[in-house]
Amino acid sequence: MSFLNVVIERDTDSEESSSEDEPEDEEGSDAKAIEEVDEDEVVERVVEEVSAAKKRDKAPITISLKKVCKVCKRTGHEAGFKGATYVDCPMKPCFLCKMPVYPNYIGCPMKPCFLCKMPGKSFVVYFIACDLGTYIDCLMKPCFLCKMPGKSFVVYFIACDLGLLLLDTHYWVLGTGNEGHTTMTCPHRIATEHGVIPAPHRTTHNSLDYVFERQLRPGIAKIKPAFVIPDEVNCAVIRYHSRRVTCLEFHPTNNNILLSGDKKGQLGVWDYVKVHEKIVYGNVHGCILNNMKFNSTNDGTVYTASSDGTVGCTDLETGISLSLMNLNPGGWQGPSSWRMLYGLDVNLEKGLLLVADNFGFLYLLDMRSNNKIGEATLIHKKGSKVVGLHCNPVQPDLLLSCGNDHFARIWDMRQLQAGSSLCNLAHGRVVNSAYFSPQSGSKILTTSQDNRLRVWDSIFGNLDSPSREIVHSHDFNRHLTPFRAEWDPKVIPCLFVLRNAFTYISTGQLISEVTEPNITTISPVNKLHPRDDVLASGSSRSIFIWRPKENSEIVQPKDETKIIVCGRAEKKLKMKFEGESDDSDNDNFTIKGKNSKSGKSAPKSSRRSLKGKR
DNA sequence: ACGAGATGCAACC
DNA sequence: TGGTTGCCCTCTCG
Repeated sequence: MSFLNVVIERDTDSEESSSEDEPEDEEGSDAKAIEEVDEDEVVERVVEEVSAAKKRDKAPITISLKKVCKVCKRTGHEAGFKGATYVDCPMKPCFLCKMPVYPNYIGCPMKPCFLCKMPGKSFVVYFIACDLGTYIDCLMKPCFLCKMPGKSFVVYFIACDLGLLLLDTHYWVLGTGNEGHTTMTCPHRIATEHGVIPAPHRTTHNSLDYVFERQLRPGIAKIKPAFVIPDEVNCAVIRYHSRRVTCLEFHPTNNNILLSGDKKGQLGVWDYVKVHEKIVYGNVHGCILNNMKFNSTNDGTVYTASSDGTVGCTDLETGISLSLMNLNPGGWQGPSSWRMLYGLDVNLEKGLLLVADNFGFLYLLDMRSNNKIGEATLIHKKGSKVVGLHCNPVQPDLLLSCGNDHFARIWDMRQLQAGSSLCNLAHGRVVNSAYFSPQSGSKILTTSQDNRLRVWDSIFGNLDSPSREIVHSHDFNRHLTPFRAEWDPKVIPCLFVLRNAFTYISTGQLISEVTEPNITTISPVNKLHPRDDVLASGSSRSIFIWRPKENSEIVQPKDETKIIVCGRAEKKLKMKFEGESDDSDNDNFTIKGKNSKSGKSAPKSSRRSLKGKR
């Protein structure tokens, strides 16, 4: 059987027809795929082929009417968007857990291994005809699941209604026989342990562990015994910022003040108890405010790091920002030289402010003199972004950094130099954040773009691989503020992350999910209060304050500002408020009267409710 | 009820 | 090694 191929000769001096040069990658099965090809599709294909041929050279143009998958360009199946729903492509790895797709493949012993590239170590997969199967991975690679070297990935598949259950002693994952699984069938969507991949028990009992137990633990503050999950929206400011929120920080001494940074470089200061006392300072930075931190000895100002390449020290009363360092004194010279600041932390013991840029460098500033100390140190791969810095709360000499080179790295502040990191924690993709645990400082929690949170149980123990991996869907496209899982500063070991739902995770287990049906946007930015049972979350341009249900004091909206109250909220938060400026460049968010934009008035219900309160 | 665009990373050569 | 291309899980505006 042959395809309907149309060959168009070009009127050029090209030597010969080169259609044979093209690798013939498809086999007979494609033929079945021709059946129905509608005209539009034919036209599309013709256009594609012609332009492709133009690009290549002067070769004859071959038009073949194969129906191919939009995702992988192979025949035999169709994937991609069918109307509004996305059909998974069986050849693509699962979007959620990123487990690769293993085709039903028996490696040729004459070919190098598909995985480790070692000749002679062929990648072999056995499948039995019934629904039970065995999968044997390459022995040169650490186990794909538990990451333990030498523990080869041996899988027994048992058919069940969830797909195929994979049974082994040290992990708990589902797989689907001969082609892994797709996003729709990912076991992490339904796993009761919320995608936790338990690790083998790790106790080191080495001398460092002993030192830790003897010397450090007695100094660690008592754990707050009980904690309450703030699970109800108490108050919110809708469209507070003019661009999406990038970071949140609670005031270190004033319990009711929340600071928020946005993509435009503006800084919000909000007293969420006196709900309407809020301001957005517009002249703090020129673009994205990436991180902020208080110096708790002077809580009237906050340090901020921005993509405009400056470190700011902003007065919260006046909004006046003092620039402590500017990495782009010469102005814009093109993207290859423009420096942006991402990671930021304060080391109180040493009186240092630490910032890191998008080229892999760390800068130290003396917080008394505001002067830069020494030269910048390359702490991540040259040219890669360093997105996070965190000083160890117990050992001031320890610094944790993370960045786009897929690593989180531990450093000794006393000997900072390129390549001298104490430890490098490998990740599958970009590491969004890395934090030491707040009380003991001995654990590490990281969030990576490979859709996994990782917990390392002891910095004194084995750091070759994480103690736990938690699959959590946060690999969104670039338009969301990156997710960063954080420890609860009050309770250990508890941490949380969220998507549309809030998820508290302790020792890898899901404790609670709290949701608010009126929040229709994803909330990637979250901050737990250092003392109160309060959670602040930033979602798009809005900020929400969560409190526990039983204690919650419902704050009534006092004015027409964009405040909603949980439970009484209108069905749609996205309603347009009458008179609200549509212009997102509106800096200070004073609410205008009911003048402009008559064509875009609010829905009747919301307009009524606003009027009543004016 | 659409579509565009703002964007960052990774894969590909 | 740089330059180009493509991208599913958003959100907003027109």
